[in-house]
Amino acid sequence: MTDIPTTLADRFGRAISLLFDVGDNVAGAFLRPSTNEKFGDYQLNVAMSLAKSLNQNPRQIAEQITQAADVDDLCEKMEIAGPGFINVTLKADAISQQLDHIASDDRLGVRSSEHPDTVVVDYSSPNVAKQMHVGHLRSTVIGDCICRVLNFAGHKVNRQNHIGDWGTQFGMLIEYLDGAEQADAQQIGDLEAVYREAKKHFDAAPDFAERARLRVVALQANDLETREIWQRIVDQSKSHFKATYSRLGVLLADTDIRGESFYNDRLPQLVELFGSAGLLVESHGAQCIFPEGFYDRDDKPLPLIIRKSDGGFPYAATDLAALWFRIQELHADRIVYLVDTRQKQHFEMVFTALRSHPQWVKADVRLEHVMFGTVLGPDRKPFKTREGGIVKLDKLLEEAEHRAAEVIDKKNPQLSVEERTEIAHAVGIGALKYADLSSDRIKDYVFDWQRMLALNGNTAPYLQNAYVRIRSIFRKAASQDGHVGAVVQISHPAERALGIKILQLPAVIESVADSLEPHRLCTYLYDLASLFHQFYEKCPVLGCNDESLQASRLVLCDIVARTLKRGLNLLGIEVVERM
RNA sequence: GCCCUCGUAGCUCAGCUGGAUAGAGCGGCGGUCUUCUAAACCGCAGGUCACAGGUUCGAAUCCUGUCGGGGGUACCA
Repeated sequence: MTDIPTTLADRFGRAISLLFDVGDNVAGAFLRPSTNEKFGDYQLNVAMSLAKSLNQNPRQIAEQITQAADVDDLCEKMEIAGPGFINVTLKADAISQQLDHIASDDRLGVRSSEHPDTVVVDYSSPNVAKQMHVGHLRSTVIGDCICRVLNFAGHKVNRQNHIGDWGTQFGMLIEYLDGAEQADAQQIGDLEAVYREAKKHFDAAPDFAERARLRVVALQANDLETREIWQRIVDQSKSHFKATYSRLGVLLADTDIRGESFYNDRLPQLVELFGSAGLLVESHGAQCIFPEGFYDRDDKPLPLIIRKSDGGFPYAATDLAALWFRIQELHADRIVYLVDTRQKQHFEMVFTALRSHPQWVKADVRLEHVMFGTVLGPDRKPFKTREGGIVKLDKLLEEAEHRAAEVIDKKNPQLSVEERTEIAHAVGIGALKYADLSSDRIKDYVFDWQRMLALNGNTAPYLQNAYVRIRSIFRKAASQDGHVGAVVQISHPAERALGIKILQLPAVIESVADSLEPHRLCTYLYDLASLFHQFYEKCPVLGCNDESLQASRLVLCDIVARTLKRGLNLLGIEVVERM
């Protein structure tokens, strides 16, 4: 069953293409939920722009559209207003009918894409031998949400965790661990400390530094012993990542890890690829690609260096190799990179470089740098600990749960310790993730525990609380599943507003799947929860005398609860039964 | 210098890719619990959408310029 806004847009589109010589897809772009309820439920803003191209009176065009459109089954009335707005009021019956359908639909009226893409999503990408920190939060949280939304929209998602498991720093790590019989399990357990110690040796002892450099060579040459130590370091880090992902509720698994080391063997081929295409230029001893349109300080062409003058391969080479692999072997239709805004130019250069050969990337393959801003502290500077250090992710998650537990305890002191712990996990982690997802990702955002944990405003706890209130109703209701057989009635403006909002979910999912902007889903869920609260105040459910109306309201509650649960799930956030 | 990006209420943010009188939350003032979870809900106050031009029926949104914040600009990633 097609959702009402889509049906409406199709019907108007058909009418417009019959009346005028324009494409039939214009209506979809111009049909909007009304900005103000006195303008009806939806508004079609197409007449004014048609008037321009057709050189006709917009109100007359609007008149023709309303007469030609076959929408009587859906529309109560259509009014032409202002310069040529067509204000559409839906029939209550049509809304009810669609809600009845949604009541028994797991997907809440959202259809799976008719043209599924294979989408590679590159996100999180922490570094081996270092702890994950606040800098990894946004990539991980936003990337995971995007994967969930794309998957729900019907696309085939291929997660890629491009971890930093290769590079010269491994030379000193391996040498240090091998050097003084210190490679026992405990040492390796705290790789961060090992890293610091190794770095100290590297800087202070020239002979150690030299051996470390030799280790890099040995690692490259697949020396068995060196390789074995490296593998232990990587495995140790992987288990740390896994634990953090699990606590964060992120879907990334070991099988999604394909780190820099994976591409190591492919780098010479990559150089050859560009070389044989005549796209490689040697400059200052380095092998360079000069993508069109990029300039350095001196206004000279800016290179993408894929082989350094010392023979090493910098990250541009690895990124190109990964991109090539994803196109050639993962058969991606769309590749998205969750990396902060600072690397915008880098990705533009990488994409331009690969597209500079017309056969390498098909024109309809989408390469997207999904960029995001920085997490700021209260001083509007990058978020740091009080001491000015880097905020470790594990510490942050712990604090989120701890602070959530305090909030829960105040709100509902009767809860058992076990239950409170469980709820605090869902609420704390949810609040943290939601804060990250709910504002436009391209902007920096200010980190504020109090605000993100508030039960008021656009926060995860507010949405979770709306869900909890509905679940509470069902616990007290005679019937546990309100959606069996009941027909939705629109008897109150609050029910109508809620119903109209529910119909908009498919459009929201589509828009997030296209724009990769999770905050649109957050805004939608917040609007939905607010409308639910208004409904909750004005429309008693269990206290309603009319039996069929009560059943109807239970259905509405059930739909809202499932929409909140699904929506939060797409954001990577759990719901709880009480809080 | 050049390029990118952001600038909306005292604070934190939305504003659906150009639509009607720019919306929320916090903070301030006031109201609603014998009734489904009141950390909820309702109302009031609060705006030169950084600034100046331009495009057109119509601009917070698009184009140009200026100012301000952040970032990038050849072998770190």
